[in-house]
Formats: sequence, C-alpha cells, structure tokens
Amino acid sequence: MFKTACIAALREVLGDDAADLDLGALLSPPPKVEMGDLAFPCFPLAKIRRAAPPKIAAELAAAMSAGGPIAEVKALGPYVNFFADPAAMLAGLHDGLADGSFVGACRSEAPKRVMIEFSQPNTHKVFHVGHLRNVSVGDALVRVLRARGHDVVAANYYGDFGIDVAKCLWWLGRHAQEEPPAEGRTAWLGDAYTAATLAVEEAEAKGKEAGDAVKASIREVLTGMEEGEPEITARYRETRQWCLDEFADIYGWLGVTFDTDFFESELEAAGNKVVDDGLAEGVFVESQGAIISDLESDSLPVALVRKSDGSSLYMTWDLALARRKFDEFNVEQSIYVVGSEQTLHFKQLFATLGKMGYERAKDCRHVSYELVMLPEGKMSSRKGTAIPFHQLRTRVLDAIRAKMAEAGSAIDEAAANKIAIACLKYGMLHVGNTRSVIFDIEDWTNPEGDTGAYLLYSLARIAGIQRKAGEGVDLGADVPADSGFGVEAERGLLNHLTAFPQIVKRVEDTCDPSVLANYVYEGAKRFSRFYSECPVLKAEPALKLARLKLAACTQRVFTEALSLLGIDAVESM
RNA sequence: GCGGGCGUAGCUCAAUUGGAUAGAGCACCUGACUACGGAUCAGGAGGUUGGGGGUUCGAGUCCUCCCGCCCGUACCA
Repeated sequence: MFKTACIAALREVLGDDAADLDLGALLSPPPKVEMGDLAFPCFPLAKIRRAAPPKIAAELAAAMSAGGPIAEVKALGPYVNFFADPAAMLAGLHDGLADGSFVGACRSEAPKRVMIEFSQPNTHKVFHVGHLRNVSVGDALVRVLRARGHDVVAANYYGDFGIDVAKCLWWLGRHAQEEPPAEGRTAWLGDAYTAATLAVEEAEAKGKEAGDAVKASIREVLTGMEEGEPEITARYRETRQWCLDEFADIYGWLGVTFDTDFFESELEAAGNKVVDDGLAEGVFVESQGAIISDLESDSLPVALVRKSDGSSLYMTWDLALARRKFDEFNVEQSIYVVGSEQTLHFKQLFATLGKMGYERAKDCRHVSYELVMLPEGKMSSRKGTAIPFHQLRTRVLDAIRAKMAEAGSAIDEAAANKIAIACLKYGMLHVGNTRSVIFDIEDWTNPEGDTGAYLLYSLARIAGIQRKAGEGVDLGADVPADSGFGVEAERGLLNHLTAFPQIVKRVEDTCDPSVLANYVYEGAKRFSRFYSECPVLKAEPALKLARLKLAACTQRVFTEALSLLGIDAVESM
C-alpha cells in the first residue's frame, strides 16, 4: 500500500518520463531509517530531463505532497525519499498477519511439483558434522518452497550398497569378536570402513600382488551381497538397519522429515535397463570397452554409464533415479542438494537426461554448497578429526546446559534441545552456499553474539512482555494518530518485518537459505534495539497498544521465518 | 593445462543483485535508569574490499589481465 502509493505519486509527477522506468524496482529502502522508508534514485532521469539528479530530486519532491500512507516526501541529494505513516504501516502489517494475506504474499504465482533430494547419507560410514550442512540446507529449502506454495516431495537417497559397504563388512568379518557400542554404531561401522581402506592402502604399498589379493577378498564380499550369500547377507542387513535406525534418530532429533526414501541397493536393475535402453536408442555408445554418454554437443566431457567390466556407477544409479522421479513421481522440477565437488557430475547428468528426451532436464537444479571445515582445517575421517554426529549432539547440549546453569535458570531439557538445534542449524545456514562453513563449537554455542540462541532470545523476550501485559489488551484496536508511535527503532523494525515475503521469494530464486537466516538475525538486532529504547508496558495506553502490536507482529514473522529454517521457538530460556 | 568456486576489519561472516558515509558478531577498550529477561543495548578502535587496468553519473558487485587458496577433470562415490 505504501509502495504502491509512492509509485502512483511518482508516475503522476513524472508523466511520460516514467514510461521506460520500472518504478517498483527502482524504489528501495534507504540505508538509514532516518532517511525515510523508500527512496527513488533520480540518476536514470538525468539524461531524459538533461539536469543534475539532485536538481531533479528537489523538483520532484516539491511537486509531490504527503497524503494517505505517505507522511512526508523530501529530496536528499539525488534521491527522493518517502516517509511512511508508521501507524498506517503497522495497521497494514498487523491486519495482513491476522487475515493471512501477509504470509499469503509469500506464495508463488506459478506453483509446481518439485522434488528436493538431500542428505543422501552413506550407511556403514560416519554421519558427521559435515553432513549436517546438507540436511540443514535441504530441509530449509523444502520448507521455504512449501511456503511458496509448491507441491514439494522431500526425498532421501541412501548409499546403502556397493564396494564401500563391502569393505566395511569385510573388515567386520575379520574382527567379529568386537562388539558395537550402544550409541554411535554408525561411527563404529565408519571406523571399520576406515580401517578397511587403510588395510587396502597398506597392502598396495607392499606391492601390486598384495593389493590385488586384498581387493579380491573384498570383492568376494560384494559378490556375496549381490548373490545373497546367507552369512554375508545377514550381516549386511543387520548393520544396514543399525545405520537406518541411527539416521532416523538423527532426523527425528533435528525435526527433519522425508516423503520418500530411495536406496542405491534398489537401483541396480533399473540402472542396467537405462543403459540398455540408451544403447538401443543411440543415446549411449561404446568406447574403450565401456559405455558412455557423449556430451560433446553440450561442451562437456564424456560421462561413463557402464564400466568395461559391465558394472554400473554412480551416474547409472542417478539416471535410473531421475527416470523414476520424472515418470513415477511426475515432478516438474528436480532439485539436488549436493556438495560442490559434484558440479560436473550433475552437469553431465542433466545433459544426459536431456539427450534421453526429458524436456524437464533443463529445470533440474544442482544446489551446490562448500564443505564444512574445522578451525584447524579440513576434516578428515582418516585422521579422526571429523566429529561424529552423536558426539556433536552431546557436546552442544552440554554447552547449552552449562549456560543455563550459569544463568541460574532451571534446566529445561526441551528448551535445551531446541536451543542446541537452533545453534547448529543457524551456524550451518547463515553462511552463503558458495562459501565454506567453519564449524567452531565454542563460537556456535557462545551465549553472546551471532548465534541461533540470540534469535531465540529475542522471541523469549517478546513472550516475556506478553506474559506481563496480560490478556486485557485488544490488539485489533486502531492506534490513535497522536500515539507518538514511529521513532527510528520502531520504524526500522517495522520496515524490516514488511520485507519478509520478498526474502522468501529470494530464497527460492537463489536456493540459498542464508538469505533468510541473515534476515532473521538482522531482524533480531532491530528488535533488540527497539526493546532497549522503547518501553512497552510503561508507555501511555495508545503507545503501549502500538508497541504491543509491533511486538506481536515481530513474534509472528520471526516464528514463521525460523520455522522455515527448521528452528523451533522457545517461550523461555 | 582446461573448467568451476572463493579472496571484504586480527578472526568468523554480511552488503536488498550496479546505488547514498562498505555493515554485524567474536576478541580489545569505555559506558547503560536497582531493569517489559544483561544470552541485551549504546559508544570507541579496527578497511587501499588480494593487485593492476577497463566499462559509467556511480563498482565489493560487471569485463579483462595477474596473484593466492580450494574443488573437479571417463572405468571411485
């Protein structure tokens, strides 16, 4: 309403000069609240009107008058700055939140059916901090795209088969007397996998013969898995289930859910069929004894789809899986949340799907993100520096409980868990996808500063105000014009809250949840300033009403924004 | 070699997609009504945005050439 009023006012004074200008796009908030709520830059008019931008700004401002939602118009240098009527803006936001139109404004004009594949954990390997970034990003995207009105299928894809699994089982077979721990069995299996990998390397170091012997005995295990040899199959099924149970436990704790699960172990036959079909159709060709997808027309290197020994690869499974996504799930868009080291793989996958005749291949999207690092440097499961998830969880929880104890509050386990999750997810999400995340447990759980706890704290403070305000106030009532509402701290917060729908859209466009995470943090900063500068309960009735309404709006928007990040609010902490 | 990513305060990150004096947090220094929750707020100090050139009213952002780090580059996943 305010913005459209500004556009209308500009269009009126500009006349034909506005013909080629996208006024809505040019209008943007000034860097500081005291400069107004929206600004119009006059640079594009300089050529048309053949005058200096500041002069044009002054002329335009003089030609416009305040009225309706516009409280004031004035020129500031080369900009025309519009000031909103704060009470009207507050009323607009509050009513929009009450009748659902504000959140409704987040919705896309073109809803579609989209599948988001993320997490993709490997069984028989450690689930560690690094994997948490993928889960955080993927889950946030699922939530955001749903808020945008899309029909989202959240998909997981378990790497539960293949030579790596065989390695782990091979090692266990040789150390059968060792018992798995009660907690962290995935990590325990991961250790076995690592030990097996080291054993292979050691053997190889001794010579080709020794290396081949070890690899052959591992391959025997794989063959046993493929052919259903009883002992191997029993061990495989049991250990696989341990991993799936532990993954379920992790997702449960994090509040992450999937609509469908895919398993690598189920794609072998479909993969073979994709390759055979492709050969028959001339999509794939033979090369050096292997089957490839020639992507020269797409300026990409060839992609191997079947090894010369006849076995399939990662690409083969992914092609088969993509086929299911299109044919069985009928998705219009397919999103893959996978680390940036696989960028080439996905370019090749999408190009190959295009060659196979899937028009929607062009709407496939690889959401790539950089690695998680430790303050000491790269994580290495080899060196044991990767922090297994179960260990991470207890360490973060301990840090949060310690802080609660220090603050003298009774330790509320439910709240402690929510705060721990907020710290972890916010830490993973507030950095842009293209940059690596440095996981520093001290930093992330630091009670002071830019953390998930800070976000929850602002909500706890709002809840505190509301508890003391009681039920007596009718927030639906209008704020009188002379309430005194509208100082900088109030308008800064109000402006920020209003921008929420655009932020949600931007997250979809960029597939980068850090946009939203930073938005909430910035909002929490603005709320804290409001909180310290603007007493609510002690204010005069009219002003108190306005501030209570603003606090309520803040609560609604923050709660919604955090939920899109997969973070739950707490009442007290 | 080729392709992609990154480089912003001592450290960790932003910057509304080309706009006003490049902003936050940590760490350091100084303050805040016996408090609607101090897990907070205000202020100070800290910058040649890796470097050079270019595009234009205007560049951290776009083009170009260097430098540094990371990733990828058909029979691993």
